[in-house]
Order: sequence, then structure tokens, then C-alpha cells
Amino acid sequence: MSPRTKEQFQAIRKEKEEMIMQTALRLFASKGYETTSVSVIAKEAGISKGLMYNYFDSKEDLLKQIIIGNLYKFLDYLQVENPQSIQKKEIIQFIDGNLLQLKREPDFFKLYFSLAFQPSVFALLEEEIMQVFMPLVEMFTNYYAQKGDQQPFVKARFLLALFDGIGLHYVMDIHSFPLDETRDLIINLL
Amino acid sequence: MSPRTKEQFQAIRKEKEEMIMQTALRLFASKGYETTSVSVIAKEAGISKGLMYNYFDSKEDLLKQIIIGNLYKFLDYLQVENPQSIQKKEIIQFIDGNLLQLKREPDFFKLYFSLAFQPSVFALLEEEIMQVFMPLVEMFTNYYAQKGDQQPFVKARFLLALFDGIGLHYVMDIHSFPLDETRDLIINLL
Amino acid sequence: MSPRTKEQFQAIRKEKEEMIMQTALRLFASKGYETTSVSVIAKEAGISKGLMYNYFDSKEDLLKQIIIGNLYKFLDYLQVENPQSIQKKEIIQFIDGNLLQLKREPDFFKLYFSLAFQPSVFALLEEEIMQVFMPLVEMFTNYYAQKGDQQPFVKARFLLALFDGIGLHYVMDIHSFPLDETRDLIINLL
Amino acid sequence: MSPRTKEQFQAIRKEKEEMIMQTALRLFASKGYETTSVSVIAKEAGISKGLMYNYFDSKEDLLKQIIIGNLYKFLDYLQVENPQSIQKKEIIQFIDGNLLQLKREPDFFKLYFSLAFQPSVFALLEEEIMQVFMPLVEMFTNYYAQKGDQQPFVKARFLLALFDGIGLHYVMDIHSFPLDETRDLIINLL
DNA sequence: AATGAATGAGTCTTCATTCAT
DNA sequence: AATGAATGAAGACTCATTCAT
Repeated sequence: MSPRTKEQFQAIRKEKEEMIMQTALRLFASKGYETTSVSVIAKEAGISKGLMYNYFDSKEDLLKQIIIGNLYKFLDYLQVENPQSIQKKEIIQFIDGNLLQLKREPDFFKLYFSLAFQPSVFALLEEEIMQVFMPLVEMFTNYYAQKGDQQPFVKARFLLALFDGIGLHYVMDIHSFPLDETRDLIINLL
Repeated sequence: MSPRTKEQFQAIRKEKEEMIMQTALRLFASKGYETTSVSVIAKEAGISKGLMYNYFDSKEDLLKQIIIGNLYKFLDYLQVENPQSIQKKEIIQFIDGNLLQLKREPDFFKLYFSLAFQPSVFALLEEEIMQVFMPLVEMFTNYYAQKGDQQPFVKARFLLALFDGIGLHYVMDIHSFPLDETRDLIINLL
Repeated sequence: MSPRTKEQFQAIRKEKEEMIMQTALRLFASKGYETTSVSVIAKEAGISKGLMYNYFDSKEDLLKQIIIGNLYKFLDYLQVENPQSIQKKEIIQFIDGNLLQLKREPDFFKLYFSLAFQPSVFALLEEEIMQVFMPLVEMFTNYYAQKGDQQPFVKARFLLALFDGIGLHYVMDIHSFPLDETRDLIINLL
Repeated sequence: MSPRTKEQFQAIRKEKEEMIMQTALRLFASKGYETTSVSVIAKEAGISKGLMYNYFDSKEDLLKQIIIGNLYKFLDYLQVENPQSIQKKEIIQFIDGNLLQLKREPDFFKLYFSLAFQPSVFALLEEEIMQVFMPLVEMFTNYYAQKGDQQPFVKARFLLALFDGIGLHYVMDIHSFPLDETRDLIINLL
């Protein structure tokens, strides 16, 4: 057999890295970051503790990679043609996209919330989170401004707070929170 | 000399207990529950580690006492004359009260949110939290029902999710979240 | 009312001392010396921790007082008229006395064994124990010597070991060890 | 370099496990279980505290392993051809074997006795101890029964109590208890 | 004589990380 | 690339003892 090429090695590496991150994500989500040990992650991922440190500098680094790797998915549903003039249907698309995502992968949101709202962890991620959050504030502010709203920034912050509140209540009480019915109430606020 | 009376001992206990809880709340809120050590709490409270255990059975118990002691303040602002027929002004009173509370003790809300997503810890508190949450759902549902709303339960859940979302964004970004201006937007939804 | 006399005070003191010792004895016997805390002893005795130190210098001192106060009961049943020439019936009397004692207060023996055979505790008591044990060895050695036995010392040690073995098995398995039937087997060895 | 093979790892584990158990046994025997700290065990074994927990789940588990690992040696000297008809020479062999064991590893017996009377610890071991003790009672009972003894069970319990008594006195007073001379006195009782 | 708040050294245990192989 | 033995600092918690009252 011919030895594997550099590319093959890199592909394998990438794949294993992904697998470790998936495993860690699941565990962090269900048990919390502080209460999930590196040993357990390694065991669940089917590798040795030592090897984990071949892929990630530290437990903290692993966490950071997970968050950063997933954070921008929030924005994927925001397809804005002209940022200076956002259309209502673009916002609706964004909302529906994220609601869909929320229903598909509640665990990821659970993780996201659980990590973001642990102060010790939040500090690590503040910068990245802001890089996602700020543009959203700006866009919604623009949206309400062009609609002629008197307090577009307030409305924007209000709406984003509402999104998180709904996400929060949904993942905490997945079986009885009326997510679909809630959607129309959000749209009414636009 | 004669020993202190029972009353004297109780006064000492009460005072110190309160002080430890205050200290712990501040630390839990700023550093997180898991990452705040009992040693640090004791040092900040100016007492020995051992004494903490004279007042609280465990670190977990300390947390529980803090949560329980603060949780019912939510309800204190709900002064309902006739539960079967809640008045709008009673709801506004409730909202204003809680916004006040939020501004007064953001630390408690910070702790509350950070805990909500630590599954290991949340389990301890689920019962107490539900005892506060359930009556609120019921009341708001009643309120919207008597207003003739078609989906009173959905509206109630929506409003409570909004409350948490606003609380969340306020405590995470205390200096720039427009809490006061947001208040009117909430009232408009009633 | 006239103030209590010195004698009355001393009587009260003596009584309370005795009560503490009884309480501690019971706890040490059922839970072990190391695993019984001073707090628990005080609580069970109905006094404060501080007061305990008014009566006993330390936990270790309390233990010592208990053991010393009870150790000599073993010898009470040994009524020897002429130590140089012990009679068989005197030995039988001693054995029967101790068997009776064993049946009456198995808890005390349990305690005695449990304390004596914890190495850390044994060291504290070695001297006192030896002061009881040595005379017994001597007497039994004399007894067998005057009976013309070739190895009187060996026989004496053998018999004393047997006593402890029987005591041990009896208190460990109080309901099924055939103590009464065993008595005759001992007598046969004299 | 390639990692060690599974066999190499197992060899390391086996050896170190044994070494820790030996060290702990010695310390437990001389200082008692409760009064021997894990720190001291680790220091004496020349390893870190943490490593101990790589090999044993807890201090309690370490104790259990030691007891279980030694308890069955008692029975090893019982070579019975036909359990229904035990020969005197088989019993003698058993006794001699155990006396040898007693002289070889007095530490284990010391530990065994000291534990037998610590109720908190004894509970952990009761089952295992009974699994060794019960068959012995049965065998000795059978032995005396086939010899035509009127009270074979009493004789059996008497003999086993004697064994423990001798073991006890030997380990407590290792230099002056006449163990070898005692042996013949036991044999006479068969 | 009496109380129990207070201390601090010590206990068992966990865990991220390193390293020889 | 891969292993898991090994470390050591830190964690929660206990408890005999002291002391102001």
C-alpha cells in the first residue's frame, strides 16, 4: 500500500477533531462545562486523554473551538440583499430559519445558552459573541428606523431579547412551550 | 459570666447567615457557582471555612437558600384583589415591581440565569422554580382569557419568555440595555 | 433556700461526669471511637460542647476515663483466698462471673474489644490493660503449676486467649453463639 | 515512539497495585484504618495521592481489596479430600497452615481484628467474612459429628473462637505469646 | 457552670495536564 | 499518532478545641 498523502492525513485529523468536538458539545450541554471532565470526554470519544491534547491545547481551547465553530450559524438565515434597506420578508426568513434550527437542534441551543450564561465562560467568548450580536442589533435598528419607528434601537434590543427569551423557554420546556403559535406573535411585532 | 441568651445567639446567626448569603450571591453571580470556591466565599465574608458549615450544610445548600430566599420576591409585586378577574393595573404593578427588582439586584438574576442552564444544579431547584412559575402562567392565561384573547395560554407563555429574555439581556449588558424604554413596549402587549 | 454545699456540688458534678461517660461509652461502642465526634457526644448527653471540656481535658481523656473506670470489673469475680494456692472452685467462680457479666452487658465488652484492638487506642491503654492482664497470667500460671502441669505458663496464656476468643465471638454473634454450652468445655480444660 | 502495549500497562498496574496494598496493610495494621490518612499511604508508597485513586476508587475500596485479597488464604490450607468425611490430619494441616500464616503476616490479622470491631467498617466486610466463616463452622461441625461428639456444633464454635483468641493474643503480644507450644494444646482438643 | 460561635489544620477526593514509551 | 500512568494543586468538608459572653 502506498503511504497516505499529506491530504489524507489532514482529512483524518480534521474528522477526528470534529468528532471530539461533537462529543464534547453533547457532554457540555447535558452536564455543564465545569462538571464535564477531560477524562470523560476522551472516553466517550474513544480516544486517550493524551491524544486530546494533540488536537486541542486545553479544555478551554476545546470549548472555544466548539463555540466559535457554531456561533455563526445564527446568521446563516439572514439573507440581506441591501443592508441599508432590510425587507420585512428577509427578517421573517431569518426568524423562521432560526425557529427551524431551534426545533432541529435544541441541544445545540441548550449548550449555547448554558455556556454563554456561565459568567466564567462568557468572559472567554465575549468577543466572539459580540461579533455576532452587534451586527444583528444594527440591522434591526436600521429596519425599525426605516419603518419610521421613534425608538428603533430600543425596538431592536427588545426584539433580540425576546428571541433569546423564547429560545430559553423552549429548550427548557421543550414539550409544552407553544413555539409555533408564538411565531405569529413575533411577526406581529415587526 | 453567664452565657448569651438564645435570642442573642439567634441574632448573631441571622445576621451572619444573611451576610454569607450576600457575599456568596455576589461571587456566584460574577464568577459562577462551580468556579466559586468555598474558600473564597469564606475569605470574602471574613470568616473561616469551617464556620460556613456551621451555617449551611454544604455549598449546594448555601446556593439553595440563596435561590429560595430571593425567588418569592418575584411574586411579592403581584397584588391581586380578585384572582378570578385580574386587572390590567395589577399586571402593570407586577411588571414595574419586577423591573425595579431587576435593577436593584441584578446579581440575583445573573445567578438565576447562569444556574438555569447547569443541568446538575438546576435539578436541585426545579421544584422551587416551578412553584413560582406555574402560578404566573395561570394568572396571565386568565388575564388574556378574560380579555377575550383567542390564545390566552400562548400569550401568557410568550409574555413570560419575553420577561426572561429582557432580564437576561439586561443583566448581561447592564449599561447599555434600554430597560426603562423597554417597559412601555411590554405594557403595549397587555 | 440555702446555697448548695460543696458536697452537693461535687455530687452533681460526679453524676454528670458519669452520665457523659455512659453516653460516650454507648456511642463509642456502636460507632467506634474515631468516628464518634465530640459534638455528637455532647448532643446525646444533652450538654454543650464547651461543657464537655469542663469535665474532661480532651476526647482522648474521656476515653481513658471510661476504660480505666471499667477495666477492673473483670477482676471483681476473682475472689482468691490464698494467691499462692488458687482453688479450682475459685477459678470456676471467676469464669462464671465473667460469663454472667458478658451476658448482662455485652455492649460493654463490645466497647472494650473495639477500643482495645484499635492500635491507636491500644497504645493509650496498654499500661492499664497490662495491669489487669499480668496478674491474671500469673494466677493461672500458678494454678497450673500447682496442678503439676508441665507448661503452666503456656496453659495460662492458652486459657486467657480462649476467654477473649469466646467473648469476641459471643459479642459479634450474640444470638447464635452457644455461650452456656461452651462454659462446660472451658471447665474441662482446668 | 510507540505506546506501551496493553500487557505492559497491565504489568505496571498489577505491580503497583500490590505495592500500594502492602503499604496500606502495614499502615492500617500499625495505626488503624481511620487514623491512617491517604496522604501517608501515598507518601510511604512513594507515589502521589492522586495516583492512589487511579488504582482504587476510595480509601474504603482499598481496604476492601486488602481484606478480600487475604481472607481466602485462610481456606487455602484446608485440603479436604471428601467433605463428608474430614480426616483429623486434614484439620491439623489446616491449623498448621493458619498458624504459619499468622506468623508470616501478623499485620493482616492485626488489621482483621481491629476492623472486626469498628461497626462502620465491619458492615462493609460482613458478607465476605461470612463466606469464609460459615463453611468452617460447617466443616468442624461435621468433623465432630462423625467423631460421635454429642454437641458437634458447640465444639465447632468453641474451636473457632479459640482460633481467634489465639490469633488475637499472638498479634497483640507477638514476642511473648507461646504460639508454637499452644499448637499442641489445640491438637489435643480435636 | 454553661453556651455555641469560631477557628484552622487536616481529611478524602478530583482533575487538567504532562510525559515516558 | 497514541497510550495511560503519574503529578500536584485545588476542591469540599470535618472536627477537636478555644473563647467571649
